[in-house]
Amino acid sequence: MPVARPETSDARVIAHVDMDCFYVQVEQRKQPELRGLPTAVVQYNEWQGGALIAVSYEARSCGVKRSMRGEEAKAACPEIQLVQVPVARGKADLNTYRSAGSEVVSILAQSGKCERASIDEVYLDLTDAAESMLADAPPESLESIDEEALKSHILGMSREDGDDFKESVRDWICRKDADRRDKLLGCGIIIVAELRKQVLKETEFSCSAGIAHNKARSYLFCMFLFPFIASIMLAKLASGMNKPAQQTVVPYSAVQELLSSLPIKKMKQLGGKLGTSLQTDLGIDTVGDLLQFSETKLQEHYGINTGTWLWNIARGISGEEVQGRLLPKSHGSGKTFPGPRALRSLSNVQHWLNQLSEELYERLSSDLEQNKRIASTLTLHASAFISKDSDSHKKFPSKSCPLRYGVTKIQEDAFNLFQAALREYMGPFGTKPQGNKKETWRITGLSVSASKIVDIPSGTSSIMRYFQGQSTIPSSSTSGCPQEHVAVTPSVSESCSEQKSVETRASIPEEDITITYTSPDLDNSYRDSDIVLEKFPCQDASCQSNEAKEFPTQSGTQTKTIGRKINNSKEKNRGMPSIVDIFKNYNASPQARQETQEDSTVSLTSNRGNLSSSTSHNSEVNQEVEDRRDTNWGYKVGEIDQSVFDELPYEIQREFRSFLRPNKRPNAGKSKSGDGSASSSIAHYFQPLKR
DNA sequence: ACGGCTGTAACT
DNA sequence: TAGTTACAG
Repeated sequence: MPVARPETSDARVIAHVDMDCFYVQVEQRKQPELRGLPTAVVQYNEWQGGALIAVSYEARSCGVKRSMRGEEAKAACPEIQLVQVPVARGKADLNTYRSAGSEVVSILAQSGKCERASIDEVYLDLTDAAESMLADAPPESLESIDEEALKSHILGMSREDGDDFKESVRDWICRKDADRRDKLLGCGIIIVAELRKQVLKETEFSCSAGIAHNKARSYLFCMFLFPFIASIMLAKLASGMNKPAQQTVVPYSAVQELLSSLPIKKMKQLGGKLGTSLQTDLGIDTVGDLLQFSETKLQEHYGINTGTWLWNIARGISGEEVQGRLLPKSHGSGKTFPGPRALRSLSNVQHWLNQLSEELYERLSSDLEQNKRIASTLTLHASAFISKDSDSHKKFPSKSCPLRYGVTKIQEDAFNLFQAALREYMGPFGTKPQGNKKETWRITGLSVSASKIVDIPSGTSSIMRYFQGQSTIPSSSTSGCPQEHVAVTPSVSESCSEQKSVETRASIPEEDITITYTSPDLDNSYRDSDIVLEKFPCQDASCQSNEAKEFPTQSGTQTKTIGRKINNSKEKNRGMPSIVDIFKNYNASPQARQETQEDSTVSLTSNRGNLSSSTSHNSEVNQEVEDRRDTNWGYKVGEIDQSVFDELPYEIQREFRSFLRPNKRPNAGKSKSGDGSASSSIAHYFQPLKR
């Protein structure tokens, strides 16, 4: 039954933390003598001094900009220090930055729901922490306010004299007659200042932050309605307003004005074509300009979903929440081969795919080791053109297949995927570069990525005991591979002159882990069967066979290898659960835990010191939040009938629509679809809370 | 024919 | 689902 949410749930406190010129800071920590000097991180030094990917603030003040070449930077700022990004396997290696980012996340994750937005950005939902603080130790009760907090920028607050400035910040934070939302924001200021200091102390990295809140607009049905002020966007906006090493707050009272004059392209998601279209097609230059357009009008131009979304963000409304996700959902390794460096032979492509696959596998291995997660899909992307003009700009298709753990497996599969895609790409041309025709392919970019990463049930499960390196199911020699004749035959390998390094990889032993399940009856549901993961050293010749095999399990009961085949369309659902299915089932049962703060219990390890930390203690707190939300829902949204909806006051109906965007309604082009598309139930308007 | 390398999400 | 496209840092 609908119950008004307690007041404490109305306003939330969201922070966006953004590391200052992060790669530069990482390099400066490694080489402290660079601190304070104009510095830039550059990759691929050979051509025009390489490309800048991060620029220190000292260098920026000399006019150095990202996406200058190294030589330009030298010209603009002769004393600039250029540091090269590490190179491994012939390509840029961002791992040091990744793990430096993890150091930061592991600190920030301790104070609330935390989302790793990118390698150097984090969102925090500090609502709980702010509420506790307000209840237990409100700012006005404190003897002194942190200096760092007093340096905050508060939008809408005049800051005239430098002297009185901190005083007025203090007053704002401690104001007794403040709105509850502002009080919470005041707590947020103090918490974020503290966090930033902690990050600095423990990692030596400085960062900037934006703090904003949201507010439930509907008090009536707020138990299932959360029309939020777009705090995530606002927090992000704010974090960029004062850099480096500063924090900015957006009180509710400042939102309107901030948005009204905000250039439309500064809004997240509007920095690209959509933003341009708003400008040129509708003459919209600021977010404020958007207000003049009706929802219907926007839907006519941009489709039902985007139109509604635009209408909402113009009013500061967004359903976005901080996701409790600390780990990436995919890993990828790629490289471009621009212009004259484009790859023109299969063996060269194979060489690079081998390099990329190695790196990918290395990262998959540490993900497995550190986070007990496995990826289940391997995808190959490439970009290409065809020499001698013709149809030069055709898209090179992406291809994916089940991911088999093991370097050589990934290398093999990646190469097979490539060849399958190449055939498709070339079509009538044929794939032979040696052919008489001059039309032949050139590869300008390659990447391999791993996705659909799922947790391995840890704890009581014995699975991890068997896990050391990799798992795989030998692929079928015939039907499985997209390019049968080429798939695993030694001749292809030998024909590649550049791939020697593959076999010299040392650190991770090449073994197979085969996932098997024991079941007396193969047609039974596998859910209840005993899942066993076994490893088979690859030295065993049987592993190198191309045929799916059966292995005995420890228990000796009948087992079946879970065979997965590349591009296998027909056999997929023939009683053979994929590893993903198994783990998904396993994970789903106790609690839907996939996107919850539970993720934070993984250890984030860094390459520097022992900063790996577990935040399980506070996952309970957050779990509580999740539970409250879930149980507050109280009933299945699908059970809400349209008639109930129709009886609501129009304003409320509108709020329903505006927040619960008519999601997943088929985007019938850009035409204004008839209306609710004959949805018989209000459920149509709901999206599950967590996607 | 240069911005390189990642990563997420929505759409179809 | 698999593949494409947009967006962002």
